[in-house]
Amino acid sequence: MASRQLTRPQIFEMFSRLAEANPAPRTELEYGNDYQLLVAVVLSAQATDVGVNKATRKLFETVKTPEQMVALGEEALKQHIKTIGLFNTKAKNVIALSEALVANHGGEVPRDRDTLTELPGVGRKTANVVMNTAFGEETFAVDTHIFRVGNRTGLAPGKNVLIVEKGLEKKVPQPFRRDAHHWLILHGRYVCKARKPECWRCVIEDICLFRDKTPAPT
DNA sequence: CTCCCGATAT
DNA sequence: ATATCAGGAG
Repeated sequence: MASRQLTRPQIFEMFSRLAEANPAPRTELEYGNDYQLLVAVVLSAQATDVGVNKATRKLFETVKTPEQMVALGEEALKQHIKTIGLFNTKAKNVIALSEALVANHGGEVPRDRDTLTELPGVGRKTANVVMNTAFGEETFAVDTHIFRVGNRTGLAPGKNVLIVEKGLEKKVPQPFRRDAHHWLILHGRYVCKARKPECWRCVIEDICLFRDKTPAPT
């Protein structure tokens, strides 16, 4: 049985308010080109954007292409990203991914979700981020924040990320589809937080179906 | 399902 | 001390 969900007018109002509060939302990952964006997103799994940026700031000064990443090598890459969780598998994946880009894609980032997903360390969520942020597609990258916000608010409930993604595709209206996933992620990160949601300063508190509204601190 | 895994907030 | 962080692969 489907849990309670927001109505279509409520959803339009929800994004209207989020858009008013942040007219030009943007990823907080730092990057200089499509390839660096792809690498940053792979590194960001189960890690904070702040932590990833701290490591990539120096890495991306010298590594701007997959060729340069392959030349750097796995062990040197590990030294750059050792402060990020899961750094062993991430280093291996980034090198393998870079080798695949050089060997099969002319060193360019593919503009196709299925092709992106074939790359080592790139799953559906990472591919959706790249499609949206690099290529402007109306994709919904359901990460931990969007999964939580989608379920709490009643915007797009679902027991796994694919169900939530399909719900968003069906329910998010124009003109909000392009930037919806950015608004949701930022809302989840700074207001609708996992541990201590700050409902007292939430702009959609009256619409949201989340029951345990946190009282404002005294 | 488990494993991967450091930094930070609580 | 534990939960969480722009997940993916075996």
